[in-house]
Amino acid sequence: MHEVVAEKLHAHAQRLTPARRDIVDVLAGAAGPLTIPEILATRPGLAQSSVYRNLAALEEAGVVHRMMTRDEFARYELAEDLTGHHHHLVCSDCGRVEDLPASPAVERSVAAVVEEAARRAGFRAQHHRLDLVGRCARCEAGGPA
Amino acid sequence: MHEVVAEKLHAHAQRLTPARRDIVDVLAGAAGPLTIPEILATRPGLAQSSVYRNLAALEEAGVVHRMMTRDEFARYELAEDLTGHHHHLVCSDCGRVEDLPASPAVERSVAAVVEEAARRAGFRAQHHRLDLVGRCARCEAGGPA
DNA sequence: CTTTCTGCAAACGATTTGCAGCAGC
DNA sequence: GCTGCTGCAAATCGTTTGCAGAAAG
Repeated sequence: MHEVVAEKLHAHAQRLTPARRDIVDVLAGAAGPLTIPEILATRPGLAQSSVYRNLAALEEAGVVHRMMTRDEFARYELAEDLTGHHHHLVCSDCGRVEDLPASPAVERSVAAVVEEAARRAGFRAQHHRLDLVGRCARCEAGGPA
Repeated sequence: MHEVVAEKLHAHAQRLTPARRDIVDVLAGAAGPLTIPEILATRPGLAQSSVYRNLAALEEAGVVHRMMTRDEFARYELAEDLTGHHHHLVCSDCGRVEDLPASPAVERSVAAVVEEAARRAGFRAQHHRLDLVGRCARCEAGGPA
């Protein structure tokens, strides 16, 4: 895993430093995309600006992916060529995001939509995003708020 | 259309003012979600803060929906009970977002995924989002860099 | 009339950036 | 040893908010 990351970084004239290794490890161990405060909390020694800068570098190298949810913080996850394609469960109550393995049936029907988009709008799709928005088990049970 | 909007606003102790009517009209006439600068450009007389406040009010009343894309501005569109369910074509090059009608095949397979999410993770999905990310016809033709 | 809206300008907060010193390779 | 990384603190910029007057109902 770290070898792939190192390669991707080197291809963009970037180095694999301990801080970056740490960030990749934190993301790899998470059950879903994390916010910067969440990442910072696991590595108290790191400067906030370094985390922002490292995530930007990792994103440019195609190692991580930035996703914006409705709440105030950006969330980061490993790129899909490292984790595999998946969907998201987004809790509209607490904002937490959890991964969900991709479903072959969805992938098949989405492929047909991609083809129609190309035909109808000349749109060349590279990938897609499917998020289910609702309440997670914890909030459903009367958790946060 | 404006009657439905007025009802939704009144249900939240909010009024239907000319500014709000304008915003709804701009969104209704757009081919996809718009940014605040885009909305402001069509109504030069409006204060920026009023647009922000009105969109917040309209969102709380369930008239519009706020979506965050990767770029710097939030985008707004009419709620799906006014426009119908649809997907998005997101251009990774110029950032523009275009609507795409929902596909019955996708809806069917997503429904199965929703059911599995409920079973596996206790997640109660309320709705979903499907975005195709790629290059729009204009950028594909060599448009905006 | 009362409550909500509006414009203006100042405040807020997540993210970015300048700088000086340290570290990868 | 050159280049790129790091921490710190200050700047940036989309967005929010306080205030006083206008408007909706």
